Amino acid sequence: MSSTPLFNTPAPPPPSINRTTLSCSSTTAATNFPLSPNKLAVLLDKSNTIRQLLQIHAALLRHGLHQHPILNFKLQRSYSSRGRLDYSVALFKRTLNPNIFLYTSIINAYALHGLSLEALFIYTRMLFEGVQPNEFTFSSILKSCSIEHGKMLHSQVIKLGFDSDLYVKTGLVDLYARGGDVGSAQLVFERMLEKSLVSLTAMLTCYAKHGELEEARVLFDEMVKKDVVCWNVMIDGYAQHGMPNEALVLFRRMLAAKARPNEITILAVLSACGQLGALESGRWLHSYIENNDIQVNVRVATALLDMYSKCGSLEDARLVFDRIPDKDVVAWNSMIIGYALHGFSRDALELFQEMCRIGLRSTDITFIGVLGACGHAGLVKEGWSFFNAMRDEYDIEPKIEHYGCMVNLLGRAGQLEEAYELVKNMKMEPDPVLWGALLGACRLHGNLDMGEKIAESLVGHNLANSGTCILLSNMYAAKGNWEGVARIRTLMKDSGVQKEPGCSSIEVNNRVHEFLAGDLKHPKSKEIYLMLEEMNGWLKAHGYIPQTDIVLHDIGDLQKEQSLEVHSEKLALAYGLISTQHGTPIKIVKNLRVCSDCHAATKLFSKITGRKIVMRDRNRFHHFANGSCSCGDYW
DNA sequence: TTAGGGTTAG
Repeated sequence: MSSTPLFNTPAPPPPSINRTTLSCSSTTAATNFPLSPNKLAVLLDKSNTIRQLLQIHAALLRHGLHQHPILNFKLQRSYSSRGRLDYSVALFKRTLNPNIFLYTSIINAYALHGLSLEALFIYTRMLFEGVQPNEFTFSSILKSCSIEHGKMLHSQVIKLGFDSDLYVKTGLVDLYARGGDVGSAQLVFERMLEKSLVSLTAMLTCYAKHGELEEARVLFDEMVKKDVVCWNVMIDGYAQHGMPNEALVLFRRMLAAKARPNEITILAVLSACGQLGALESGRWLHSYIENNDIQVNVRVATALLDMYSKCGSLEDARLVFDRIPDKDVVAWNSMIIGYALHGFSRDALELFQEMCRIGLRSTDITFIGVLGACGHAGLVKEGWSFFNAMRDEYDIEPKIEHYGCMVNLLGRAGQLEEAYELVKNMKMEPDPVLWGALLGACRLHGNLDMGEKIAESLVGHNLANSGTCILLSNMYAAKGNWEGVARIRTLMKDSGVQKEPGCSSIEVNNRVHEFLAGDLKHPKSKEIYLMLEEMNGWLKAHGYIPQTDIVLHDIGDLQKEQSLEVHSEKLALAYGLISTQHGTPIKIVKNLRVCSDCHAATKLFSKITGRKIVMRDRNRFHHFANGSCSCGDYW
């Protein structure tokens, strides 16, 4: 923290004091001196710029009012609220015997800047000087401190009898919420006799932040008065915890309730649209922003471009990107990642070079995009060179995610030994996600030996997740080793590991429809299955052979075929075909990697129907057209 | 005569 020594008493007045700005009446500027303290107080409250504050500060010094408690307090508060914590601190340090107002104010200033230790330091100094804290002091200091310090403060709050104060209690709820101690937050909250909208929102935030969305929703529904903050907390809670559809539905309710969304709402809902791949809703939101005076600053614009890219419309993403006047590295990263996600690796790398050319500093996220781009195009040499440059040229230490990108890149290119070496020589402990990437590569190249070695070690270290088990099981199944498959299935059952169900979704008329394999829940199931039958007829007529070897279960070939026919991807596609106009593109989002049988079948469907089909899976986009896919069957 | 402080979303 910097503390600029500002005014050596008496401070020289700033270069030119414009007396009219200091005057209370524009006609008698010069004769108004000496200014009375209350006039100065009014001026201080009206001052908007640091320059004006400095002028008033100079006037205080000239008139011997620089120890005036109220004026000093107002000036100090104004400095820190205008972003000059340094001036604020300098003023505090030069004040003799600060009173409780000034102490609380400087504590508040430090807390607002996230400098919790400095705030605590002032607090202890205050106690040492014999100044008693009050409820205002506690509500200020609680907002930045750690849960450990907060617990000590909590006991002082009780000891000094401030625990019935609404603001202090709200601060305590927030303290425990920030520290992840939902139980304690709840305890404080439940013992509040009086609850304000803010304290209710603090508790709501606590639930929503920690993924307790059901509890949050109960509280939210009980709230009689709802402001934009609590709508935002609830919507963002859904968006951040894998429930983007709920976020979108709630946003519609918010509009119906005539609540006015702000930038925060927009950012959360755009994220939800991106997760869902809900392009229609995203577009609607874009026009809502434009028609409702919501400022398209760099944050909103980046969220928009990210939404477009995740919803499959890279053209729109690029349009938004090009219109951002003050692009920061986050905007560049989003665009680079967008290109990588769609398999436009060259564009991603060119954009990266351009970003370097204009002198913007890359971040670790930039390299996720860059290495991802190399991975999707199989650019092994380039990938290595970027990976090494991270540390050597950009001073960025590769994180486990970057190793993951490299393992993907090497693994898919068939360089399994190199990938394995890289993982073994890492300084950090590999996590199941990283092993999963390597296992995936083993499966892709049919290297059962390495796959087994990795999987067994994971199982041995209790690190096997459902993905690991499924991959290994897939490998066994592909080799017809049903005994191995059965062993894995038993292992999964015994350890309670559950397979994440594959789910595909498609947006039609602003609503997102989700399908699981073999799903019969959709109101139009009958039509969907009729369409599926027709689709199977097309496949057969084109001599398509189902990839029954990827079916996990030890069942007959016919049953295997049948299980492939009702994969979630195909159900979503069938619904898309019956519910959208002929010739329009179909966009599908899958939560896992697209299955290779569905991939092959979709290529054919794109040819037969003449439709463009865009499929986003967990890893990347596939653009199907005329019988081929943009990934070049390399994914 | 008067005058000043605190809590929730990102």
